[in-house]
Amino acid sequence: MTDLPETTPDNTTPENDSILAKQFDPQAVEPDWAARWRNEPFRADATSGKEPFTIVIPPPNVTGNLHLGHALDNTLIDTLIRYKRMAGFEALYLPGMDHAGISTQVLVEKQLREQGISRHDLGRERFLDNVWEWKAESGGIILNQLTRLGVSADWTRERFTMDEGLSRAVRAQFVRLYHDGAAYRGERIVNWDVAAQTTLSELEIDREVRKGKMTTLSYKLEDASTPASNGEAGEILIATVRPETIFADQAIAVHPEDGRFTHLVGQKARIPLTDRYIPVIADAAVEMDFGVGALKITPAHDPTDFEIGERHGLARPSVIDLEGNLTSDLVPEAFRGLERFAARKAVVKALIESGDLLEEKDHDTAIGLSERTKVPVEPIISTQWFVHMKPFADQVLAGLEKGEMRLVPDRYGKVNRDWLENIRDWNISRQLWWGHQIPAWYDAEGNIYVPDPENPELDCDQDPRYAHLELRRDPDVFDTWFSSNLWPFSTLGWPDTDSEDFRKFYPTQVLVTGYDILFFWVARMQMAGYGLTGQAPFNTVMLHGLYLDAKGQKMSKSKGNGIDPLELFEQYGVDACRFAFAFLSTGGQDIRHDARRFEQGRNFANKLWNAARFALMRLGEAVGGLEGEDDLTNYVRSLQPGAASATLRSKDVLTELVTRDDPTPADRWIISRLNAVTAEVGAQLDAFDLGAAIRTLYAFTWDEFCDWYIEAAKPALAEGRLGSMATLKAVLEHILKLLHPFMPFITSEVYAALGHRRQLALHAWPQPVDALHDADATRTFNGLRDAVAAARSLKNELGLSPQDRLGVVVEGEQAATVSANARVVESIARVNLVSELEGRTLSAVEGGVTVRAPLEGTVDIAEWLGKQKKRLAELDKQIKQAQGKLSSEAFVARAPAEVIEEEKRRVQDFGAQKERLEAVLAQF
RNA sequence: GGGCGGUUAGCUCAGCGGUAGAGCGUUCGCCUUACAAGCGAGUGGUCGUAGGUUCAAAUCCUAUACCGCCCA
Repeated sequence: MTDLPETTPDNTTPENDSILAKQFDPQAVEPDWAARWRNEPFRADATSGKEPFTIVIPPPNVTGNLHLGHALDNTLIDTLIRYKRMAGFEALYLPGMDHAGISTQVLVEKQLREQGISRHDLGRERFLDNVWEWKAESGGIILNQLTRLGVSADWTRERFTMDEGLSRAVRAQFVRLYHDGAAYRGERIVNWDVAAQTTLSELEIDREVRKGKMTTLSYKLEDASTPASNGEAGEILIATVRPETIFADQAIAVHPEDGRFTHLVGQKARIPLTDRYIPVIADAAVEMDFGVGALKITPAHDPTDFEIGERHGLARPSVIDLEGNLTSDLVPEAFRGLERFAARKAVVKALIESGDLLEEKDHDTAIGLSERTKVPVEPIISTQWFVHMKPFADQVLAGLEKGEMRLVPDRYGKVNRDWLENIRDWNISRQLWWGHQIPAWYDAEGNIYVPDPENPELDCDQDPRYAHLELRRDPDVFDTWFSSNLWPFSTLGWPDTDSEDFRKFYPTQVLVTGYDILFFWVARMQMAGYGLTGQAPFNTVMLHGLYLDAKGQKMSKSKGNGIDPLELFEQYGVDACRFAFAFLSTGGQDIRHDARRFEQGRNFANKLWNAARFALMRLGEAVGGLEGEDDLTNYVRSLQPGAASATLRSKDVLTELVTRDDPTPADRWIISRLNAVTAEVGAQLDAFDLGAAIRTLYAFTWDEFCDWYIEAAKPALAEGRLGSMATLKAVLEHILKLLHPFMPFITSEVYAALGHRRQLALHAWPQPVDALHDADATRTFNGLRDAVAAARSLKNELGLSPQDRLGVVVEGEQAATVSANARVVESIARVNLVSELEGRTLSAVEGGVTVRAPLEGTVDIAEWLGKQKKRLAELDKQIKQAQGKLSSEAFVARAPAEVIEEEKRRVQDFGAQKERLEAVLAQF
């Protein structure tokens, strides 16, 4: 052991500085590793012979900041990637961002507005220059934040949806869809953001239930003598939540099977406040129970009405303009020019005055708010580009049916299918400047020109064939999803399907994301994958839950209940956070924030750190000098001649360790357990059950390795027994490897401190070896554990402090085993094993041993007896239960043999314990 | 209205057919030279309710209550 001081001065290397620190200090080790992984990225080799394992990151918005969803997501991705890389795969973790059309544009416009400039002042080109400038200066903060998480991404392959290559992909997609007839221009209802002046995708809309009014209006029938239906004779009542749109009404709809109205179908009724008449029509989409059973149909202002209107050939006049004001000749002058909500009030007032409004009652209305501008979305009718999705959805459904993609957990498969089965056409145009401008041109007559698939990059206004025409390019851009749907392959070179990356890494293996974007992003990638590359873009979709606040509510900016992952990193260390994320992610369940989990992670990191400290102290120079010749190096090397210890495959070392030089029971036991844990963790990772894997590792490392093995090995280590030193080192290194995908920083740091020059991430993943299973060692060591537990319990009962050495006698089935390993038990439990005791004794029964100690001091015998009797009753209950099973003919006849054996064993073990306990109690 | 998830120790959650678990909390004792972010010994649950299947049910099925999410 060198004589390094407890706390090292600042001039030593960080490694030495921190490895001797009593507490693990994440800040002291994280920045170096994070920087290293960013600056010397884990570059995936497209030319290697290794099997590929690819995950593309769900691209965060260029405007975004890291939130807990990202942190969780990327922790899971990085854990899988690091595992697979160590397991011998050509692992590619592909990072990048999307351009976030609307939010980026809104953000830059806001900055310009602060200088009193509007984007129109600048013009399109200069405005876009501004956006790119903004991106260069302050965009993409999130990727730097991700770096802190320690992700092992291949930064040389970082992509951005507005990159040249990805833009080419978007263009190729559109050109192809257009010429295949899938992309078309049409008039449809779209979601209009009145404030941002653009259409919105469903994802950009927050649904919210607000208190509104359901109004009942009377429409007078042309034939005033018509018998009553749902109101008086000569009228029909309709229910609506948007009375201000009555001026765009084209019909009144009732359900065809609603007996109240059959005689009205085909009649005409007058729109209140006007002199226009509209027909009563029958359509099955009407809900009979809703309101008063009849609805006004306004095709231009409601998606359902639009569909009904299409079925009945109704016109679609619009009375609300793009600013959200009532403007149309159809609108009586009194209301013309009013803003939609002001108009509603005015119209209601007029309807009350005219006597056409019969009722107004409270009604919870689901409304859509623009995610960006918080303004209620207005459904408007507009000419836009759409993609006909049904054929693509069908391909995905067929792929899912064939099992080409699997969802984890699989219950999401149903959600995935349901959505694909009810797919709607996708509005892909956005009235923005920031994004991929649609490569479509129009001539004076409005004919459409789109580049040829053979030469998609050639703009139509540059195409000699159209030189004689005056072509104007569509000013709109594509929805951001129209580029992020290509992400799994546009990032790998598509449309160049011969590129090295595409051939090696596509299709990707796993997609990891929250279930909340299953509809939007995942389904769109699936459709694009099948539609454009002819195959599933990923084999497995691993979905995790949402990260909720401590009260179980979704985090949102408006609620202000967000938790900043960067603060958690600082408070607990990144390894601890990654530990918590993995630990908390089970079965796609939502995650409620719980600081205690992060503390657990921090404590665990500290525990591991201190175990390593202990190992370094004990191994001393033997480890510090691995470069040179020393006892341990020689010893380990002797296990496999010709190999440097640092590069020895750990399983070979383990095998050697248990077969030579008479290993201690503790050595044999920990190696057997380690081997079982290796198999278990591998299986859990392969099943994408990262939560189970980290739990297994946590329990093994803390409870078995630290609390039992290290304690048991202390005597052997103290006397410099090389076999135990080598076992300690080998098991610790093995644990570091298993933990590395979850906690890369601390494991890398400790591994380096153990004398390894090559970073841990590049070492091979441990494989279990059947031959290392050692039931005998387990039995022996359990005997020692029982003796220790009994002795400790006794000492507590006797009110002794831990350092008091107590003389005890060990009896029972395992007594011989215990005597043979007396030193271990004496060391851990701090007792002296003696062969006989004088006077009265107090005993503790545990598993296969009874431990007796002199009855001295202040023991509350009555309380002690009570406890023992409770135990006796518990044993008795267990025995009776097992006996009951064994005496049941049905059980013996039908239960599997090993279950029957197990019950027999229990009767025996518990019986023996019971006997010993009774013998003890007989003395009192 | 349709679909999904949850209901297990005081709290937050694992377990999902064969002896009820973890972390935190709580009680008692310990600065036992790896670790007080720690060590040891305890305490604590008829696994929402009611039926059913099974040799065996927290675990599978049915119904039901309550909480939450998604879709319409």
